[in-house]
Amino acid sequence: MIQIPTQTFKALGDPTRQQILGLLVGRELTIAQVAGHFDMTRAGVKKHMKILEEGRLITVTPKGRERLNTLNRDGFDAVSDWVGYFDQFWDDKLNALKALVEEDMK
Amino acid sequence: MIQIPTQTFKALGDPTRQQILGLLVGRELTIAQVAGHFDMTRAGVKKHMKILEEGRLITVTPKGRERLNTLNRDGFDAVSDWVGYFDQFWDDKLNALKALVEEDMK
DNA sequence: GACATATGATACCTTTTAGTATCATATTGG
DNA sequence: CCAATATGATACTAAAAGGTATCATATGTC
Repeated sequence: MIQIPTQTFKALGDPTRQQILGLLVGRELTIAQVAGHFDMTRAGVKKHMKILEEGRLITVTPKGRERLNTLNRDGFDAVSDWVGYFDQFWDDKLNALKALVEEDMK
Repeated sequence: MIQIPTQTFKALGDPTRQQILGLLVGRELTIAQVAGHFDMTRAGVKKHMKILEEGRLITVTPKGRERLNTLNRDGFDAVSDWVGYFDQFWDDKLNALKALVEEDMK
């Protein structure tokens, strides 16, 4: 069986958090910098960051009085694995359908 | 850019709905049958089914007075595409790192 | 037609969640 | 040391989500 990354999916099911991930592609930002892109208080953004971190979609690295936020591959890999499990199911179904068709053509 | 399947992720971010998807692997079930697996009213399950349908994770086929629920590949593919976009980013990062290391070895 | 069954829809309650306001803590620079 | 900055934490409010109860509608069966 496969591990279901429910917390990761939960973190992804919010447009604001999706946008935050987009901001972090290819660069590391502080919470204040992220908050600068939104019409929202820093505290509000901070909550989203916590949820993203719990979903293993970002990691936080302390650097002096700042905390640098970067994308974390773990959460993305978990989603990839999960969807891969179902990919196998689709393949099986296609194979079953194909076998049925071939059986029918005999 | 890529289309972000927020509704799909939202649908996936709930353990009950995850279980429902598991029940539907390889078979089609009515809402009543799905509800039989949970300590929950049929109306409650019905709500989850609606959210799963909105996330394009299931499709509903009327059959007489029944409605057969089956997995819908669309939502799964959307997740796959989305995670694929980030896969490309990881690859780019690895390539950049590799280039850096090789540069360093000169 | 009458009745049982499978579902849809609505109102309602309770719990989470998104967001703000506010205060406390830690670090940098003069 | 003191002030500015970057963040963490808590309490609080409003809206959304999970869930139940209840009634209405459609279909199959006798």
